[in-house]
Amino acid sequence: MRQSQLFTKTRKEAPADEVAKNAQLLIRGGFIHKEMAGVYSFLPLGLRVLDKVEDIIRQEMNKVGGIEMRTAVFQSKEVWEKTNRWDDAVVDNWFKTKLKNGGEMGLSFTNEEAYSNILKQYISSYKDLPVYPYDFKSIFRNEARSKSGIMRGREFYWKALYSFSRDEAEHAVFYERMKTAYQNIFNAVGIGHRTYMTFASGGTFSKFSHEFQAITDAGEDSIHLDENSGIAVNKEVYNDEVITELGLRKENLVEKKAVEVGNIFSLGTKFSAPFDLKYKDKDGEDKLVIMGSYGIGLGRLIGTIVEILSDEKGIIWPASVAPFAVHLVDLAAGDNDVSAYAEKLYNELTACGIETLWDDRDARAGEKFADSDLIGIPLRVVISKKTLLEGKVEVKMRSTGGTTIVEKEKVFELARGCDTTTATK
RNA sequence: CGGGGUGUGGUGUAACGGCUAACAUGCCUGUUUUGGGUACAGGUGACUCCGGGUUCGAAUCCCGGCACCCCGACCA
Repeated sequence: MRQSQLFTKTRKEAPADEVAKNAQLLIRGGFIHKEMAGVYSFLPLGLRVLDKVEDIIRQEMNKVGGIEMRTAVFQSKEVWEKTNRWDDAVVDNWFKTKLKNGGEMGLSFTNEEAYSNILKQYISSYKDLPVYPYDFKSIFRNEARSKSGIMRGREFYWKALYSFSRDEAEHAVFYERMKTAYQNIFNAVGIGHRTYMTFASGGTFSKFSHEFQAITDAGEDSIHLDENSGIAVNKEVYNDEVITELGLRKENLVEKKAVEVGNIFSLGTKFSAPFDLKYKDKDGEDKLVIMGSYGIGLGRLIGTIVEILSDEKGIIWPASVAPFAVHLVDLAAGDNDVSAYAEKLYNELTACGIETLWDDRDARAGEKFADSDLIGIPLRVVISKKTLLEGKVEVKMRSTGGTTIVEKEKVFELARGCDTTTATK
């Protein structure tokens, strides 16, 4: 798209009320707008990133047999009473509201109840299992304190998948596949090299759950990491017994700050029991469904990418989630030949399916370069009087910095090259 | 929810209880410049978060509220 049509503008300074780097850069670049504490709107550039991340997750979920749907934002008091989680003494950070007729409802808090309730209508035989529904949706939590920019909000957008399996063995197989799927996702969005599967507290039905922790000082969690094996233990379950059980050696573990960008959880019959979610097995016997939950907060993930992949000039988006593949910067300054050339290249790139942001604004070179660095599109292509004279174009990778003069055709090659993920473990 | 802090043009900041609330940036005009936020000139833009109080006089002091940030607690 033409940058002149983008209503957002970059800012030199971050608002005083944002301390977190992720929010500072995302606001300065015009990706997000703060509505109130813990609540952010996604602006055009931000939505493009969000959509990219969503699509990466969707592909991985579909690969393991996930089936996408969309549960309602309003949640039923009656359904939640089955697990006793409507009670304010049990869950104290609900957003609840009243109906005109006096009834109560809640705003999406989490989805175990909704899925259990829905699937109960459709699961009756072992032939109906396993099944792996998921959705992307906004979640609302009345957190006592939101913090860290978009890392911990009161409204956030997530992906949640729930697995419904016949027995523990079947569940275990799927659970392992999800571990791989999650690592694929974090590799694909460019933080795989910093993200470690971490043993965390498991709840009623399993000793451990698994978190995916991305190492960054902006993190809220502390983990003990064995860098050789790539295995980590959350501080909350860290003790001698656990270390031994996991085959780790205390002297190899280093404590790191990290952000939980995803987690997977074995639920056993915790939800199927209260919902009486059963199926008939081959012998005609009733059995409770074995469940698991698998979540990723997309805003938090984007915030983590920004925390990890940025420098003093701005964001350095991995190509896989960048709002555009190419930032076409023309330094026409009123020179019609230059702008005509830029427009032609813009049209060619667009026709090739290469997403291009064309900075066609009448602004000075310095301002355009500063904006380009801040917004962080992977490949910058500069068209100017100088490059026109040479019959070539100038390119710069945001991640590496140096500029080179290349033939125009090379841009298409480089932009395609951007499609492969560079940062993997 | 406990503790601490901060609210001033769109944004970032300044202003002893005392002149018409200042500076930078942004935005608009003009000239200039044209490869790293160009320079100059002119202009625009603020019930100083809200409500009350003290005072001859309040952005400034006091009380109440609200909002935001940080630490902690919490975090399926």
